[in-house]
Amino acid sequence: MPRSSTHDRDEAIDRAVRLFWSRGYHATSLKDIEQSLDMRPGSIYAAFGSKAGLFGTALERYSQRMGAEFAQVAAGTDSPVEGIRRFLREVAKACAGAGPEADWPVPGCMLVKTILELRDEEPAIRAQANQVLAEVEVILTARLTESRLRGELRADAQPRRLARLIQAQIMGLRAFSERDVSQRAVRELGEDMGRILDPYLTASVS
Amino acid sequence: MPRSSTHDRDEAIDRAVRLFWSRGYHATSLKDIEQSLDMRPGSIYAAFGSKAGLFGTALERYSQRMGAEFAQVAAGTDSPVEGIRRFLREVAKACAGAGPEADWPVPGCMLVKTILELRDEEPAIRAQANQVLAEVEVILTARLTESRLRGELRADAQPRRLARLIQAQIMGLRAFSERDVSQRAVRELGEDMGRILDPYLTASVS
DNA sequence: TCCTAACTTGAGTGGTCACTCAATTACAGC
DNA sequence: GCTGTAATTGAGTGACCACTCAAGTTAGGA
Repeated sequence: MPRSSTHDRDEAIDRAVRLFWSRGYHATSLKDIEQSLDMRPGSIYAAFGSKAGLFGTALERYSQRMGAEFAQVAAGTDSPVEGIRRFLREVAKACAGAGPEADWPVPGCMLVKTILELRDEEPAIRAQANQVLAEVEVILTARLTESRLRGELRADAQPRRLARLIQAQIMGLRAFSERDVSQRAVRELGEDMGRILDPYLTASVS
Repeated sequence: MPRSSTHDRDEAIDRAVRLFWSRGYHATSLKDIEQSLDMRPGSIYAAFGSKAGLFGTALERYSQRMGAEFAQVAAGTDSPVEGIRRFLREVAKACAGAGPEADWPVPGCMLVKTILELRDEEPAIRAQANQVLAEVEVILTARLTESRLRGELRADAQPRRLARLIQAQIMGLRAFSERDVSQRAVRELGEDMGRILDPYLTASVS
């Protein structure tokens, strides 16, 4: 009976992620969205409800993809701390190579850009970004708690506090990479941030 | 002969700083500016040329004020490294207490917010923010070079690289503080970031 | 083959955007 | 107190904003 949709919702969301991730919420107009998703206003509103709705959907997709990237990098090693260090290196690499053709359109984290840009407006979106950042903190805390149990992390290290320090490193690394700075500087920064963990490790590991 | 101005340009700029710093470029409308500066469009354009012009003037003022805050904190000690550590603590305190009534309307750095928000638009403003961030790197590098000469910093420490690590800490601390997180967590983070410098110090200092 | 329900279209909506300018106002010097 | 000059005003500008909806299009079922 019904007519099937001609648009691939999944791909539309991916395109929206790139668009909003690079330009932010306000600087992305419906004209941009129409062009990038190759959809007309009516279809966009039928599919996503509103610009804010599409942004929320895109933010969710972004969060999933970032979570998967971390999981993939961390899966390469048994050691949680080594997993985190590798992730910092991978983030630095992605930041250094960010661009229109690359996997990451820009280095800056979309979640951070969102809470910085949408301070008083769109509280639902802001809450969503906050929620995801809180989940990241929980995941990092769990990894670090496991690391302490394994005797990798010092007994007096505080996993939650260290998790926040690491999250702030990722935020700082990605924000710094938005500066007009060399790829080398970005990669060195990722390396140096990895070493921040050293003082928290037991002598047997470092 | 002429009529004297009824507006205090200096105070108008300060108000513009708070406005743009909190809301960012796009989310601040001329209506907001008219209200906050208590000026009508004609006066605003006569004084600052355009919205972008006012933003640029505000960004310059912001940069000066931040530079002065750092200089003031650093002046309290002979040791450059201790000066940087104190500044991190002061930033954390300001972030934790940020709000409409406080000195800082929001924790996030206006320079970072600017380069994140104005990626492809307003290249002049973006360049201005980039320039200031480069100057901060230079200042930190100079302090750290001095610190190494004094025997505080290890001989194998690289001042420029360490300066970038520190700048990224400030960016990360301030971005993190935009999360819906306790004041205590922010202050602890500032403390932990200060300790990042320890491994770079000679044994005699730490 | 035709019907029909869902999807797509794009011109059009009211509203807000940054910005302008002719008229008005108010001060400094005489 | 006048006069000349510059600062201030605010209604008005075209452009663009997010968003709507009636009309057109298309695929699936009978």
